[in-house]
Parts: sequence; C-alpha cells; structure tokens
Amino acid sequence: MKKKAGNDQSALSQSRDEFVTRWGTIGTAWGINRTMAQVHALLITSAHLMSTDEIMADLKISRGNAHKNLRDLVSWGLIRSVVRKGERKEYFEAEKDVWKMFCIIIRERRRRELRPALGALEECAARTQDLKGPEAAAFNKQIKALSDFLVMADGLVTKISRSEQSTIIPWALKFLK
Amino acid sequence: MKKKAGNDQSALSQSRDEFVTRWGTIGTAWGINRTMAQVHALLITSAHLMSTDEIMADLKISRGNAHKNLRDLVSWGLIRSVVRKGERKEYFEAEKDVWKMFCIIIRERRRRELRPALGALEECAARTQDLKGPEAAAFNKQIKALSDFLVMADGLVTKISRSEQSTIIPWALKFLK
DNA sequence: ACCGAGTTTCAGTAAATCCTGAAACTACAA
DNA sequence: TTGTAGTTTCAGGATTTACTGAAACTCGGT
Repeated sequence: MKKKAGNDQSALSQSRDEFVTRWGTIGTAWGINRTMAQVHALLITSAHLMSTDEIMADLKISRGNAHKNLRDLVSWGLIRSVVRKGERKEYFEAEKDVWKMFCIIIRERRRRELRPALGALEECAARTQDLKGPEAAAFNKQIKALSDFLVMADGLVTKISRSEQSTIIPWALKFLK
Repeated sequence: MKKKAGNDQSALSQSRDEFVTRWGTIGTAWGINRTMAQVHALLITSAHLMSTDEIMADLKISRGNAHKNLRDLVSWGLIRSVVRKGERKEYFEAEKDVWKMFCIIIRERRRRELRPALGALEECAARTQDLKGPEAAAFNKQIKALSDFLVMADGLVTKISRSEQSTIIPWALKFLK
C-alpha cells in the first residue's frame, strides 16, 4: 500500500470515528439515544454491509446493546437486515438516500408523536364542547386552535412524506428565493 | 352559584386536569420533560395570570421544580413573567397564539438542534474534502448530501418562523388541496 | 437595621433510561 | 443427537435526568 493512500485511509477512518461520535452527541440533543444515533451514523457511512460483531467492535458496545439498537433502527425502517446466501450471520445496511431517510423519520414521528397528541386534543375538545360559561368556552377554543393546527401539520407531514424529492426540493429552493 | 354552572365548572377543571396530565405524557414522548410540558399546558389554558405557588399547588410539585421549569419556559420564550403594580410576587402568562408558539418552538429547536448538527457535518465535510480514494469520496459525498439537506431545512425553518401566519396557513391549506 | 414576602440555589435523593454480560434459545450441519 | 454459529432475552448495574426541601439570598418597606 502506498504511503499517501495509507495516510488518507487513516485520516478517513479518523474522520469517520469523529463523525460517529459527534452524531451520537447530537442524537442525544434530539432525544435519540446515543448508541442508536451512532449505529445509524456508522451504517450510513459504511461502504459495505456490517455484521453485529463488527458494529460491537467499532463502537465498543455490548452485544445486547448492539442488538437492541439494530432492532430499533430496523423497526424505524432506517436500516435493513440482509442475509448473504449460504451464511447464517445477519448483516445490516442503511437507507442512504437522504430524502428517503427524511421521509421515514417524519412519517414515523408522525405516527409516534403527532397522532397521540392529536388524539388527546380531539378527545379533550369533544368533552368540553358543550360546557357553558365563558371559561369553558375559552378553554375549548384554545384546545380547538391547537388541535386544528396539529391536524394541518399532520396533513402536511403525510403529504410531504409521500411526495417525490423531485417535486418538493425544487419548490423549497424556490421558496427560499 | 347555580347547580348547572357548578357542574360545568367542575367538569371543566376535570377536563383541564386531564389535559395537563396527558400533555405531560405527550411531552415526554417529544423529548420534553414532563413537568415543563405540564406547566406549559396549565398556562396556555389559564384564564388568568398564575403565580409560582398556584402552579406548585395545581401540579403538586416542589418550589424548586416549579421554579426551574418556569425559568426554562421563559428562556424558550413560551411564557412571560409579569409583575403587577405594587406587588412583589411574580406571575406568569403563556403565549397563547398557536402560530406564534409554533414559530418560537421551531426557531428555538433550530438554534439548539439544527445548528450544532450542521456545524458538525460541515466541519466533517471540510476535513474529508481532499482525501483520495473511492471510499473517502463516497464518505465525503454522503456527508455533503446530509449537510446540503440540513442547510435547506435550516433555511426553510428560518424563513417560515419569520413569516406571518396569514401567508403560510392559506398556502398550506391549498397545498393540502 | 431589621423584617418578611418572595426568589434562587443546591446537596441529596428518586426515578427513568441505558448498557452489560451471560444464559437461554434457534436452527442448521455433521 | 450433538455441536456450533448465531440471535434473543433479561436481571442487575451504571449513568443520566428530574425532583425535593430547605437554606441562602434579595430587596422594598418600616
């Protein structure tokens, strides 16, 4: 191996490590657990399929931890497990297309965060609909305002997450002038 | 007090309690701590200014806890503290306009979550810009794709959070057909 | 200068969350 | 049926985050 290439190789893996680490920290700020963010970072920047053991070794984490976070990522749809013909071991690969990642994430957050909130609000609005008095009216109005807004947001998220990148991105760029 | 009004009054405060409680739970799912979400829920549905002691009593929480979460909400800009003339006690009121709340939240999340992520990505992209070899190129390309996407999202969030409700909402409704 | 209503801080504790490591399990191959 | 490579589960431990309660502090009024 040439010296230059060797240096670049190590510079690369160093940068990648750095990226994985920082992504873990950022994930934490986003309310995602550190390991899950790191595993994801590792996989979206991996040139090849990775096994559980490889991930454990790279991140220096236990099997249980690796296993759980891989399963969670699969359940989000952000990574897939692949079995190579004639092998028993499972390998993983990430969805690398940024637009698709984005759609998966907003769709999933809608399901896990938006819908329950909407449910609570609508139920609450319904229950206070017919109460008399100015305070009740004000309360009901406030809840309705929240609920209407979330209904709209929910619609937007749904529609956007089903759209093609090619219809949204150019529009967004134009919107930004 | 009339019987009917009394029933409605208690039905209202029951509904409000229910709302506050559920909002706390939902907040948790959104990565916001339970108390902060509850205090916020309490204030956006309050007909009058509320003091720290009143909030402590309503939520059955300690002074320290109430204090901290009120301060945090103030620093987000979601509530304001008010001092009535001739009184020393502090009272609080929430921003109740849903669009304004939304703008505050996305602006603040941009600052706390999007910017740091962007910083990390851009730094990483710069550091791997000039590395040779196909793996380095692929890595750099992936980081750039992420970074470009977040730059765009950042722009959108910024622009939207500075817009008038009257320009965005009608557009959104039209977009939804 | 002191009182007292009110705010702020913080050490200690409680609770939620995350991680480990090892044992149990699965399924295929010899 | 036994061995082996692999996956899954989970009790217990570690770490992080949230909360309490009380002491320290602030500041206007007397």
